[in-house]
Amino acid sequence: MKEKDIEEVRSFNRVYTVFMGILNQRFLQSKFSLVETRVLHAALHQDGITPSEITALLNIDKSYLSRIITSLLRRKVLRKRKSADDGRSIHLSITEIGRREFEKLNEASNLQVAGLLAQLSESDCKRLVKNMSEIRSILENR
Amino acid sequence: MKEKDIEEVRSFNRVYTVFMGILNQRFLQSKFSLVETRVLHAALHQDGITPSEITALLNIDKSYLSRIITSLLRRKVLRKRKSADDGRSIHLSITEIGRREFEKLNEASNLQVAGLLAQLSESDCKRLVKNMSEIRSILENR
DNA sequence: CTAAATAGTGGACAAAGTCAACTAAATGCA
DNA sequence: TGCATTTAGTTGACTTTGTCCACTATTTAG
Repeated sequence: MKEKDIEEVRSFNRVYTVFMGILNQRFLQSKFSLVETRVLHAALHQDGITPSEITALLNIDKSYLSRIITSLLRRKVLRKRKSADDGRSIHLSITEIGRREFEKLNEASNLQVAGLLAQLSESDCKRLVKNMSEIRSILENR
Repeated sequence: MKEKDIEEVRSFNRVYTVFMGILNQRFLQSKFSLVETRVLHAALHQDGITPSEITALLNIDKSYLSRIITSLLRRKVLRKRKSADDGRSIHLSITEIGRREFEKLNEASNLQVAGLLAQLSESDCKRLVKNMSEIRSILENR
């Protein structure tokens, strides 16, 4: 039983990563890489988030994240301030420019997903979304 | 309605890519990258597959694939022969070494997925897998 | 007060991925 | 048939991503 489950998860991964174009990162040709958009998303939705919180959230290497943040700061989409309660740390916020860029990104990403969903019938689309939302709730409440 | 659907798909992506560790490619420290494993998988399950079939299957750049194939040939996990019916093309097969490597990879990957599933209750796991299998069938029969 | 742990940075690479140009073979069609 | 187009795959020349490790500055624990 467990064997079958594992097989199914892996088959799902194979199909899903191709469907979503995760294998070729440039599919959505944006100014931002996938990980960069996740960092922006985090800063937008958790204003003042610290790099170490982001590494925990996204499960990526801290030096890699440090470079990403440097680049996002240089591009003026993120802003940092030093932490009052921990002198080693910083707090990140999205800037007005970042907000606008993120909005553009959102629209492009919405279009891309809309294109994928357009390949499905109305009822399949409904089922797809229902299943995704169940999976997400399972994973979020684990 | 459609807006909501798109939002859900994108939320799902965020949660799922983190859960599966897709953001940090080295999570499973294997000799093979994610894309390389997909190429091996393709050669194993569709013996004699051509590079152009693989680019269509995985939706990746042909020059990138060409380098990947060169590397897999060098590492003796793939074998090629020239096509009889199209002189420009080649057919790929997995070698005995490749088969063994793939088997190891499989076990490592199974362990990783087992570790993820172990975080869930029995019933959540069942539901997760059920939902994935539905999604997969929707995507495969589109 | 000192040792150990933690937050973030930076050097030095290695690996991944992209883009355009190129060769050779196959195909289309006048 | 014969020449223009397409198509399959390769290669050069990069750019971008991602990793490992050492290092500084704080903070925390004992």
